[in-house]
Amino acid sequence: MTKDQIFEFFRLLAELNPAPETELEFGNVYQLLVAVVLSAQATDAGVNKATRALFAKVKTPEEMVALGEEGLKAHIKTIGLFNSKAKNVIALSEQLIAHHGSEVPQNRDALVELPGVGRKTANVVMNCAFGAETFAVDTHVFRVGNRTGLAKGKTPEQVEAKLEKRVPQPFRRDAHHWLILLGRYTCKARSPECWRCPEVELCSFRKKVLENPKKAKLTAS
DNA sequence: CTCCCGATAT
DNA sequence: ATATCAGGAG
Repeated sequence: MTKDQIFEFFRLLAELNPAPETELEFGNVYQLLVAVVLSAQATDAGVNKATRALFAKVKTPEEMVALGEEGLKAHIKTIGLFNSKAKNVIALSEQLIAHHGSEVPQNRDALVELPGVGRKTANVVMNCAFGAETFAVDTHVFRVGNRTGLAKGKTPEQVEAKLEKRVPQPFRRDAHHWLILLGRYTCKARSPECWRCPEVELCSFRKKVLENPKKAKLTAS
């Protein structure tokens, strides 16, 4: 995509959804952090279903530690990978209490030190909680970046680096949200609905879909 | 690289 | 039946 095409792409996405937000539900920054950790390889809807009851009771790291690992597991049994997530959330909460005054640190390096928090989760928290212009590359952003040609790469880090270079203002703050929503509801992994995509010009994946709707895979050549 | 791992869509 | 879902740790 050329610079002009990229600008027009985001201009249209912004027009369709002027104020995109995460679909994860939370009442404070700590709950946001927990929700994002729980959302690995799970749907936002599934996470919200579990955290609704959890977050009504637990609003602080102290309350999470008091609930305990087994108590937490009881709340998140319906979420995949719940054993390792429960262990990480308890350990993460203990670490916040011990080293960060029970607050969520406001820089990526400190966030990544927390158990269960990788670069993607840290980027989400920095953006959604603190307004940083980070580009969290999850499965959707990775797929959309590669399909459209906006940001191709073999790893999430490579895609993030290209987004960092190519996404212009005033779209940098919300760019990753638009790409996630596009990936979740339009540029879907299984049955993409290309006719709804603003990127109508020369997306190589769309061409492939039009030529052979059944055989189009993750990336176009 | 493998393992973790339930709910949902296809 | 199986692919996919706001990945991260060992």
